[in-house]
Amino acid sequence: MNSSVIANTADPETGASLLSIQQEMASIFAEIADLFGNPSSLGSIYGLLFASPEPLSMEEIVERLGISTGTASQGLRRLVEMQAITSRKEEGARVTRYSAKLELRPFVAMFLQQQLLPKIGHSAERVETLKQSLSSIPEDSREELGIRLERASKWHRRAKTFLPLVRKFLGG
Amino acid sequence: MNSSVIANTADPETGASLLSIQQEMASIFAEIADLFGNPSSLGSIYGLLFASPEPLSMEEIVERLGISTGTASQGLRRLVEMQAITSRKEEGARVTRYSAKLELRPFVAMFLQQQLLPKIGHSAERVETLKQSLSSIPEDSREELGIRLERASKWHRRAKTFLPLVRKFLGG
DNA sequence: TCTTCATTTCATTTTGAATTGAAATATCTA
DNA sequence: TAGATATTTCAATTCAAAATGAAATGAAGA
Repeated sequence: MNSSVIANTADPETGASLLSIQQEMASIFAEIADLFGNPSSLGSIYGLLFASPEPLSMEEIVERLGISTGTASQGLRRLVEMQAITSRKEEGARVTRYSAKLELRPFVAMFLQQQLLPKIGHSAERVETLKQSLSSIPEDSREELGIRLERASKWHRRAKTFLPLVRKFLGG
Repeated sequence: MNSSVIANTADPETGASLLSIQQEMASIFAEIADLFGNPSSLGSIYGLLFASPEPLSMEEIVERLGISTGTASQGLRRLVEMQAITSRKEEGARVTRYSAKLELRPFVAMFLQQQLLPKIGHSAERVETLKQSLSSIPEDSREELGIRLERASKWHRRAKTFLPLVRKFLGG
């Protein structure tokens, strides 16, 4: 049962062990995750797997991070959806094991494609709709307001051309 | 006292008024704000000011958005710090009035400079520190782990060269 | 100086997202 | 199929960030 015994071979000198490095990576990625508005548990899990030469089972993840099975299950699902990790069940094995994808590209692509772009797009639409309603505004503010809405449109257009560029850059 | 009466001249046809447009802009920017991890009140205030040809007082902001004075006061302070808006007290005037800066550049610059870069830098340092401790790891995982930490370093280096580029692009 | 109005501060409350944990379900193997 | 283990689900809880609002402070004019 207790499958994590192997992992904790500490150097008496520095106190560093595989486990401690994995936990530090989990913590680093947790910070990054919530920097981008993701639950930090997502980051922890990914960080742990990133620092795991061997694939890990959900049970191992739960013990090493001290999180609940619910969080682990949902987090793993999302990470697989995001294509940040892969899951594999060896034939005749009881458990599914997970490993981190080491490439950044699909990860970023997913984020831009599924998080940023749609929301930017949505707000761009709302601004366009507003431009329509301008005609019904009292004369005095109409012109200045028109200029400003146009400016907001331009921002959105820029963002929409720029984001795919980011993807390319990080992809190469 | 009631200084907002002027603003609400609705077109009987569409129902659109300056106020309604301002509120819609507030809502649009609120979404964008929290997309980037800022409190949505920041966005509301900025959006309202963006759609205000005339500078507004705090009292006017409070009534038009239906937020508390505390939120307004703190939000305005932060927006001024971020250089997203400017405050001006006309001589011999009782109140301070605020207007939106319409340029995106300083705004984005501030965000990258003060939010993203420092945090990326911090996590980059932590990864570097981890690389130091690698020597104390059991032989078998050491090499693979080294490769992975190096990869994480590379991500960070890329991000650090890339973010300033973003700034330039949006600045031009 | 005193009074009034504007603004800030900050302890408390609200709110919503993340997490928990236990029950339900799925998956294996004996 | 039964028994065991692994995984998912989801109502309830926790927790941190944001918002409130009332009291304290500041800034003007009388």
